Amino acid sequence: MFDIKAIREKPDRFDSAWARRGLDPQTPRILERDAVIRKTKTMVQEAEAARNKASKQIGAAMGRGDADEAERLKAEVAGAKNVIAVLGTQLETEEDTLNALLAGLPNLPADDVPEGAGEEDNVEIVKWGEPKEFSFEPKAHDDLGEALGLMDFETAAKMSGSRFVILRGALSRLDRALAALMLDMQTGEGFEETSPPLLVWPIALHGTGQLPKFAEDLYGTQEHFLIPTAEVSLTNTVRESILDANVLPKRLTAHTPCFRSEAGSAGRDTKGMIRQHQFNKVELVSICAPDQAEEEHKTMLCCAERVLQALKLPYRVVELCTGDLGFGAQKTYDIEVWLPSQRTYREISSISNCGDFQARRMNARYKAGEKDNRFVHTLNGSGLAVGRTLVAVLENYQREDGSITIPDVLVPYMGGMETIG
RNA sequence: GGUCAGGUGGCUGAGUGGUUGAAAGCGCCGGAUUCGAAAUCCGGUAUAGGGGCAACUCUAUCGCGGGUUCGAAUCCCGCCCUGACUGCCA
Repeated sequence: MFDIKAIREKPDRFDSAWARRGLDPQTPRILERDAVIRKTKTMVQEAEAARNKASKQIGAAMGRGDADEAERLKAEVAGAKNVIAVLGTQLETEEDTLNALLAGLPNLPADDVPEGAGEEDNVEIVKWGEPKEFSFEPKAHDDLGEALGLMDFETAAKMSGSRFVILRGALSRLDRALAALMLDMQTGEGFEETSPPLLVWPIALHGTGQLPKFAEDLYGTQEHFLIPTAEVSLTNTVRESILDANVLPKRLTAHTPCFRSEAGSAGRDTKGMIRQHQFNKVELVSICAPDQAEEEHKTMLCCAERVLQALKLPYRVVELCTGDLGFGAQKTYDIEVWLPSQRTYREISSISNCGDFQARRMNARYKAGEKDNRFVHTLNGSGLAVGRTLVAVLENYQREDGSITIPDVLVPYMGGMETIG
């Protein structure tokens, strides 16, 4: 959660940062609540002090056998308890209100994030590879996959509805091969391979920022939610802990399914595998000291880029503008891969520096020195979204007859197979 | 899932209703002693928050959340976790 002391000291800093995301000034409401809370808290604590003092005297009075004095003190305590009960309830309500308010506010954009209202204002910073010229009209990945008989939306819909798919045979293996390639590359960069829980408590999602505001994007069971990204599980590995400085940066990677309700995206990307309720992703997370975060951010971007380079898939990197930044992010790079059938670049990875936003929400700290525990900074990114990478491979490596050339780097992972179909 | 036993400060561990925020030991920090060190001795050693210019003071915290009580680490309820036994099952 935000540092209330910092808000008290420099409210303008917060309001102007939030304004860049299009929010109205928030600190007047926050500070008003904060003032009431502190005043009430002081009164409650004074009443508690009176109660504690009288209670101790009761023990002493009873020890002397002074029953009258004990009775008088009991009445005094009863009065104090009344005050505590009334003001305590009031205090609790005020605190809940403030916490709800703070929990619903997004992270502050980093100073150097470009200004903008939405996607169209993102800034392209890298372009790699040339989109291939096809001598024929390139097909969409789902047409290719269905024609090969290895991508089956219809059967998946019978058991699970829309936005689900069944991959068969070589395409299923391709999915596994891509994930294996990515894990091998990322573990080679010092990310520890991890197999975390896919079902997590609300508190974990609150820590990373999906809750309380974005509950409708999640799937849940009676007591758990399904992770929408392994960022949740990996980042929460440091929840409520104090790390030694020498273990930082702590780099983690995991290949997991991700589950998203896609509540807000009705009608978008309804065809094909671009937007599914369930998809695989290799996630990268770094837990680090504040002064390491910027460097880690760049490193993680490189780690993700290298996968596309290894696969020889054309891509570009854009820096998200203030209006397109995710809830928990201070700064984000998106990697977009070229899709020939759409003649456009589509997001395949998103790499964010969250600063101490998540660390505060989950109370994750490190020892900056003797008796100096500070919040860690957290970063996360896809390295890469496996399903979308599969889409990109199919479309970019398709041949006129509908067969697919397997990228060289994947051939060993495919057991020597060089083409599909 | 069931039954039983547990969860106390950095660690070990005492404490079953009243100056116990918590004995004792270990560890750690400072000092004395020493040429220096070991040993010994003395002192200090949790976190978060409120009030105060400050010295300082108050509140909360003995897994977490409620409750009983004038007063709870101690009693009651729920939950979480650990161990043992046990059930079902990939």
